[in-house]
Order: sequence, then C-alpha cells, then structure tokens
Amino acid sequence: METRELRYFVAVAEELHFGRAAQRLGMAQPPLSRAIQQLERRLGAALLDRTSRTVTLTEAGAVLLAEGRAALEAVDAAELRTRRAALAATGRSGLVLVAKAGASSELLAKLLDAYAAEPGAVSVDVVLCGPGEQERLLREGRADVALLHRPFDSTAGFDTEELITERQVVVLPAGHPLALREHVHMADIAVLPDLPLPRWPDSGGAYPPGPGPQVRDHTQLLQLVALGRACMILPESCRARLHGDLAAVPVLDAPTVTTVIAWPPHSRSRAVADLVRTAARL
Amino acid sequence: METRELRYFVAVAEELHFGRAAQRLGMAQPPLSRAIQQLERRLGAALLDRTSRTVTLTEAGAVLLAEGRAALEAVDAAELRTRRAALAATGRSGLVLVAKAGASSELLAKLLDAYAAEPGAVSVDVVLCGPGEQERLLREGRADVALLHRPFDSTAGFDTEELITERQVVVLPAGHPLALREHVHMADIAVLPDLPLPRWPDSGGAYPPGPGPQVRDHTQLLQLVALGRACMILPESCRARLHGDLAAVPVLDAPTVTTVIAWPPHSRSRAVADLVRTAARL
DNA sequence: AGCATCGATACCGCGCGGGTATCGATGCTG
DNA sequence: CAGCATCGATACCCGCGCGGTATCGATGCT
Repeated sequence: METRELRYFVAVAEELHFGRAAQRLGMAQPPLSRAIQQLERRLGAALLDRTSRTVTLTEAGAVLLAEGRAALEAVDAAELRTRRAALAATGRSGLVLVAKAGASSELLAKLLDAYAAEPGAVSVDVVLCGPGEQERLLREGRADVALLHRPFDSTAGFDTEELITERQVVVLPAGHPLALREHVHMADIAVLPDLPLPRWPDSGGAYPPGPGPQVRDHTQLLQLVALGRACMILPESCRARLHGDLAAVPVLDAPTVTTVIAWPPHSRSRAVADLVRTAARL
Repeated sequence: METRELRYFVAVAEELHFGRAAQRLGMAQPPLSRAIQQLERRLGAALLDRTSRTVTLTEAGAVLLAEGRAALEAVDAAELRTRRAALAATGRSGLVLVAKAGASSELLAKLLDAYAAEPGAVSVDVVLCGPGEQERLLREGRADVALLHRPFDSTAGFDTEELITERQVVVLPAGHPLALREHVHMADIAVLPDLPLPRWPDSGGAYPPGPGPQVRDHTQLLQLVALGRACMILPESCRARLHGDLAAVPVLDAPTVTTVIAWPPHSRSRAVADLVRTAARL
C-alpha cells in the first residue's frame, strides 16, 4: 500500500464525500474514485458503502481509517525527523523540548541548567503548550522530548523515565476557611458550592456540562481563583509560582502526579540520550 | 514520502550495497540509485555516503532507517488489520491471541472459558510462541491481543490492562538441599555452582557468554532441571505444570512478574474489547 | 416529471518508474 | 604500475499508470 493511496482514502473517509475529498487533495474526482476502487480491489475488502447520495464507512474502512492515520503519522514523523537530523548534522540546530505551560517549571529550569553544563550539550528550544498537545508534537516529530504528567498525559507509544512524583494541592483564595487547614480530602472540595472546579474544553473544543466556570488557559484560571470563583488542584511544585492572595493546601487522597521525561522510541539522537540521562540524575 | 521509496531506502540501508539491495527488491540497480538520489533531494538530506567501493549511513540515514522501518511496519499492519477486519465481517474469522509458550496457562484457560461464555464471543485462535515474538506479531497486525509478562516483555506502544502480579519461584531438582527451604533469596541461587541459570539465545541467535547450559526451548530446560544440571526462575503459577521430580521455592527478592493483556492502540474491534473486559474481571 | 447532485465510466495524454548499455572511480592483483 | 574487476552514476528509451475532461446513470428533492 502506498502512502498516496492511504492519504486518498483517509481524505474520503473523513469527508465521506468524493467531491470534497478530491478538492481537499487538489485533484479531480474521477481519479480519486478509481484510486479507492483499486485500493479496495487490492485489499480484497469493501472500505466504503456508497450510493449516489451517501458514503459510509464499512467495518474494514473504519479500521483502515484509524490504522492508516497512525501509519501516515509515522511516515510523516520519519520524514520530519530525518530532515531535522540532517540539519543537526550540518548546521547547529538544537533539541526541541515540549512541556505543559505552567507545570514543572522549577524542574524544567534545573534540567536545562544541568544539561547546558554537560559536555557536548546542544541548544534546547523549549516549547510550552496547552494540555494534550505535547503528545501530538512528539508523535509528529516536531519535538524531540517532552515532559509529561501521569496520569493526565498519555505516555503510550513513548519511552519514558520517571523524574519526580508529588502530591497535589488545592489552590484557594487566601481568605477561604479551608485555607487554614493542614490538609484536606477530595470530599472537602467536592462539596464547596462557592468554589467549583473549572471546566476545560475537550479535544473538540466543547465544554463538558457541569457547574464550574469555563476556562481556556492558566491565566484565566488563576484570575478566577484569585477572584474567589473557583479552586484548582495542582502538583505541589506549582506552589512556588503562586502570588500572594492564594493559599495551597495538600489534598491527601488526590492521585499523585508523576512527571516523566518522554521521547519517541527509535530515537537515535545523542542529544536526547544525554538530556534524558541528565534528567534521570536530577 | 511514498512507502515504495521507504522500502527502497531500507533495503539499501540494510544491505549497504546497491546491487544486492536491487536484487532483493527484484529490480535493476540504476533505477534504485536514482530513486535514492531523488529521495535525498526531496528530503534535502544526504542519507548515504558512497564511494565506488563502500556505502555507509549518514546520521540522517540512520534516523530514517530506524523511523522508516517503524513507519513501514505501521503501514503493513494497517493493511493486514484491514484485511482481517474485512474477513471478520463476511466470514466468521476469530481473534488471534498470542501468549508465551508455557506461561500463564491457567490464567489463559480461565480467560478463554470466561470469554467463550460471553454473549457475542467469537472463536479465539491461540498462538503460542517463543520469548520476544509476541510483541512483533502484535505490532505487525498478525495477532489481535497478547498476554505479556512485565518486566520481561516490552509493552511499549500497546494499550494494556494488568491481570495478575505474582512472585517468582526457583525450580530445583526435588532432592536438592535448597528444595526444603521455605523460601530463598537471589543470592542463595547465584552462588550455586552445580545449578547455574541457563542461557537463552538473544535476538541474533547467539548465546551470551557465561557458565550456564545453552537452551532453546522449555522442553530442553525442564529436562536439564530434572537432570540436576540447571535451575530456573519462573512465575509462581507455573508450579502447577511441573511434574514430580521438581521442587519450587519462592524467591523473595526476585522481581514480581505482572501478566498483562495487551492490544494495539486504535483497535476498533468489539471482540478485542470484550476479551479485554472479560480478562479484567477475572 | 424535471432537475440537481454525486459517484462511476470512458477515454486520453504525458510523466515517471523501470529497463539496458555504458561510463568513471576505486581498490586489488600479478 | 598496468590491467582488471567491482560498483555506483549517467544516458537513453519504453510502457504503464496517474491524473485530466467529458459524460453517464442513479437517486432524492421540488
């Protein structure tokens, strides 16, 4: 199977419309129809059920859509990583490290310092991004290494090394009654009608139903907490970055957060290996 | 990048010889040379350093070899899984479950029984194979689900569900002094000159150096233990399958073995989901 | 019934993948 | 050191296959 055929099929399977898919692919509709037929013949499997009005995926088609997307991602990643390796060999292009904005900043600083002191260290571009984007960047080959937080981020498909495990704290307005407590439990927080947990958009950009305010980034969130309209649960290390009006109280029964450094398997880069080794020694 | 180009490159990179690679690919050498040049031009990266006598990989070439192999595997797996999905839709072809020969047989029997009792269960073909082969079969799409044993088998790139964790036991000839002990430690075993741990061949088929006898399968191993020429360390559940002349003693400080059920991500099969759910309930 | 929509079919041209013949560089050998 | 064998690159050619346009046939809407 050629990647061209796969791209064609994925386009049609996503659009469920030959005309639009052809347009998206920058080609005419008839050769696209033919290519899909040919693919079906070669696979010996019907991928699409088509009438002249509707196109739907067959069971096999759904499988090929899921698997094919992953395969195309792998091919594209291979290409990108090769390009980057070539640049790294000739010019001096650095590593790209991706981390969630606002998380693990202390650890990150220590890591960057320690790695910079290593012999043979290359420059490290730090990319800070929103939740859920890191895995994509790493999988697509646009980043070389990532800091992920289990159990929130998926480490599936990556090699990882654990760095630290920490408890979580709840962040409250300084004046709140709970702020004086030595520690709290999840149940203490769940019953606070005045301080609901905020809602983040899911991958589709939609918000789950619930009482909490809708937030889209950490700035909004911090502001809401400072205003006494929400609370949030964070790894302990984030306390350092809080300003005055906020208090942090350990939550005993919240899941512990493990920060891991993750990199794609098959990574052959000495720089990545050095960085990981440095991180493991912290 | 087309899979054809990738296959060409991988062939040349593995052979490090255009002529042989062309032969392996069933084509003439000149078009192969051209294809590689074209690929290098398009990537803007030298992949191979060639003199008229030798061909070597560049840094970028090594990256593309590793990443490209993985990408090709993904493409082939996508094709195979689609074919299998199509067969499953028309005919009634069952699941393929792969497990290590001789391990977890009791668990496996329970799982198969329990799953067979589920409504909508399909037939399950069980493939027993040697160590290290299961991951390959699963990755290549030749199997739908596998029983793996951490920390021995790599679960990288798969979704998994833990089934049981067990201690390990050392298996000795029944008459051996240690056989009477309630439990032992690794140190007790390491110092036995009469009962060395056997050596398994690595992926290349070569044996690591060391004192132990060379074994290639479990039958040989059992025989050697029964003969009093070796001992072996196994998960506790394997005791059930031992015959009379052998004794099993718990090893307190050996790593615990966790049996997990693993399946490829993106799996869209209801049968796999049912089987996993059944396994998790055991 | 007429029409618009949409996938399939028919047909065509050309670009590219693959073939053969040969060159040029390099290292071995007598 | 000359001659030769090896091996990748180049030159040139052919035919298939990919992509294009024109059109058909089926289907659902008005």
